[in-house]
Amino acid sequence: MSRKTPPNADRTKQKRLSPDDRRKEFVARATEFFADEGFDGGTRDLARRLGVTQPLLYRYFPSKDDLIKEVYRTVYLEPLDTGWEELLTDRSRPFRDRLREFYHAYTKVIFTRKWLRIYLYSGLKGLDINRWYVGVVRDKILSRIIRECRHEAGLPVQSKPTAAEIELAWVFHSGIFYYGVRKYIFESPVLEDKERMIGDAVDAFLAGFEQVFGAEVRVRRAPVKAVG
Amino acid sequence: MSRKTPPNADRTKQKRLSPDDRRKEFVARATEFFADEGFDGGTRDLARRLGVTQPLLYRYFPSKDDLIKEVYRTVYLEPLDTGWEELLTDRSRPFRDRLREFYHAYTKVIFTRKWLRIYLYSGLKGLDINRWYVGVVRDKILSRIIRECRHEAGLPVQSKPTAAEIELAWVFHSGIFYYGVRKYIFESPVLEDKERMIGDAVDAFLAGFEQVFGAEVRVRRAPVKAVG
DNA sequence: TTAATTAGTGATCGGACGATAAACAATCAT
DNA sequence: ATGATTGTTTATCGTCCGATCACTAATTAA
Repeated sequence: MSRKTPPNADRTKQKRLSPDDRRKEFVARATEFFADEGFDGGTRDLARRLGVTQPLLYRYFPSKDDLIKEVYRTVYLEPLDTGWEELLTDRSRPFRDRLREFYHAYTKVIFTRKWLRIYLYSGLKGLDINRWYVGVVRDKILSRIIRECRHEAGLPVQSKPTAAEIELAWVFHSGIFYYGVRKYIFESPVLEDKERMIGDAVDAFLAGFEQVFGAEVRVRRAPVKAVG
Repeated sequence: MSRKTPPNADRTKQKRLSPDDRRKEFVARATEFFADEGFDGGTRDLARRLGVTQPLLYRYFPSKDDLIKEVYRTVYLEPLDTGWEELLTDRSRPFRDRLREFYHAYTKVIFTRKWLRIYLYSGLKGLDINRWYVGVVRDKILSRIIRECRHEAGLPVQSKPTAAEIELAWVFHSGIFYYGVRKYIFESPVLEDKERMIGDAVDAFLAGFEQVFGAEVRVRRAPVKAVG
């Protein structure tokens, strides 16, 4: 172990970045650091990874907590709002295709070690931003999906999704989500073909929704309990 | 904040427990503590919750890490092996009922703040015990479920489940699992009727499996359209 | 070139941590 | 009752952490 790595060793010949860019660089690399080490990772280790000394961090961020908040902000907010709602509700295309494409796009964003770890860390900490994110998923994604499911199944679309419908959508959504957790957090072997996984999950969900909430014309395989 | 709570205050009049029982009591309450605070919670805070002083912990456990290992052991191993495999494979009952009952029993064990938090903490730490647990779920639970699904669908049961089948089972299983995470970790509102959630998920999964892996007589292209 | 401003470092502080040693208190065997 | 044994506390050590301060090095403006 070389205890003494001279800081700034490979930056001496490098052009100085604008304060704002340097700050962003710090946030970006801090994100990776905290994803690896958890938010209890020390500022000294973080500084070493950035190639600077620890007090310098406090020139850019008032406290470690402020830095962490910026990490959350960039991780959660930046990748969002990429036209997913429009994609989901564009009825000129088959819903099945839209669902597949949406989850390909969505998982392309969140299926990284970085995103998933920070998401779970913030969840375990009980941070507000996490609850906020869960609400976004429910209102912007799952509600739309239910709407389209109803439309597909020839059910009335006007009324708000019921709690049970949303819950079934959650089970579906979480099932896909957890593929990423198993792969990137637990580092456990998964079906390598992600597209296949999503495709099968989507097909199963569509059939499942129809089975559970579909119009009552069909004869259920077995009686489903208490459908109002 | 009363900084000085006299230790052992309410235990003075209490019968002394056998060393082994006292140890077990420590482990049990330490489990709750670590579930609340994470494994970075301090030994002083832990001792305060136990109503003793911090050095006493080191009479019962050689180090904090050893204590943590025992916490893992009890949380993971104790609740297991409760005849779930037999329940799942008892073909004298409808598979749908077996699945429902299994997930009622299973979630009764793992849907606690304690269990779920410790599971996720250990997962984020990359501990072996977590990977081991994932393997158990796959081999002891999901494989059996796939077997029964095939049997239900009139498919050959002999060969091992394919990776794609296991994956679909994972999506289903994780979907239910994540209900607990949303409720007990994220403390986000969920459908209160857990039995309903499981029932719907099971029905959807059975229909979904049939749709995706059922005999190929069916045309796969379009999602299940309303019959008739 | 020089003065002012900005970027970065070395030294250090107070506090919390895990862990240890030694003293004290309660229980038990005889 | 007495001595041995076990249970518990008080005091403390060394280490690491977040944060601050005073100082030096690099860049920019005149």
